[in-house]
Amino acid sequence: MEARIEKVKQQLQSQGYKLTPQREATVRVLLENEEDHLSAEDVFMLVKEKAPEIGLATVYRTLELLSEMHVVEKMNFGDGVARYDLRTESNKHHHHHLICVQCGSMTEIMEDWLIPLEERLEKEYGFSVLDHRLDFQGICAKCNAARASETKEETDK
Amino acid sequence: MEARIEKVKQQLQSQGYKLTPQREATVRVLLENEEDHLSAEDVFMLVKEKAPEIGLATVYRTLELLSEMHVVEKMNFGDGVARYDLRTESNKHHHHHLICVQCGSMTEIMEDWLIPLEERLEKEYGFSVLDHRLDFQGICAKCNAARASETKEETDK
DNA sequence: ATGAATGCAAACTTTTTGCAGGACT
DNA sequence: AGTCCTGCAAAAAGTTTGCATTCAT
Repeated sequence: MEARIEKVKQQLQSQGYKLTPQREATVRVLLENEEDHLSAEDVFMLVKEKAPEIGLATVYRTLELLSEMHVVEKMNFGDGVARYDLRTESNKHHHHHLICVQCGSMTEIMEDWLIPLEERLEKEYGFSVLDHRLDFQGICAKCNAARASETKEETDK
Repeated sequence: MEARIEKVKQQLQSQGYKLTPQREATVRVLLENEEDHLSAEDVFMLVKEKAPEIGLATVYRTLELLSEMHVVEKMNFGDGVARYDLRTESNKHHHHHLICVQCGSMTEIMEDWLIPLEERLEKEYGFSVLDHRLDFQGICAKCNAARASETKEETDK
């Protein structure tokens, strides 16, 4: 944890930026919630617990800065707000999301199944892949099961 | 073209909605720009050419309605605006986007390279895929070429 | 005449920007 | 002293909503 903060600090300093208390608090919140996809507002509220004086604009500016430094990834799930994720060590972000259209749950698969595709893109399109994003919309196992057991009631459709 | 309008009309009517002139004009704009990913504002401006009296709110309401009917797909590319795409006949939307981080160009690949992955998801996770989205960020062939020829000047970095 | 749909304007939400004051070197 | 950074408030940008009017049955 401290090691990762230190790393961010060095990344910032290498570009002439400082790891101010506000920025550090923001990074800590992101570290402590690595599993989630926090919106700027989420981050703001969590950071406020450690640094109550912080302003929302600072959070936005920090997230944008971290985004430019590729420390976090700015994402959009179509719910009208941008969400931010700490990037993994490898600096590639091989997340696959399984988004259930029924219950809204989101599962993450870290496995990378796309390497062969990327190689094909490079060869056939001359396109050098830096990152990618793969989302699947569908019905999760739980909802599939629930659905199966409800079949009796659903005789009208 | 007329056939697809007619189909939308029937879809709307089956749910008790009408294909008003404004809605028809909106659908026509989407049909004529099927290759693009138009924002609501884009659609608004294009529709205005055919139906100058239309209001932006109507366009938003129409796009939302069409989205609910699964006639269009609402998408988010992370640029802060929602974009809308007519769905294909198959009701699946197998688009792959190659987004160049250098010049911002976006190429679309219609080919579906994900069928094997979807089968694997179904088997290993019990997740039934309804749709998916795959975006690659990277450097396109053109920028790659430009970059290669500029290497001489870039001796400072 | 009844309910659906529209245009306009106002409201709302998320994000960005301007600016004066503060902190650090 | 100079530059980067911050908080606040105002402004933008995108989208939604309320309401009176119009349209089609």
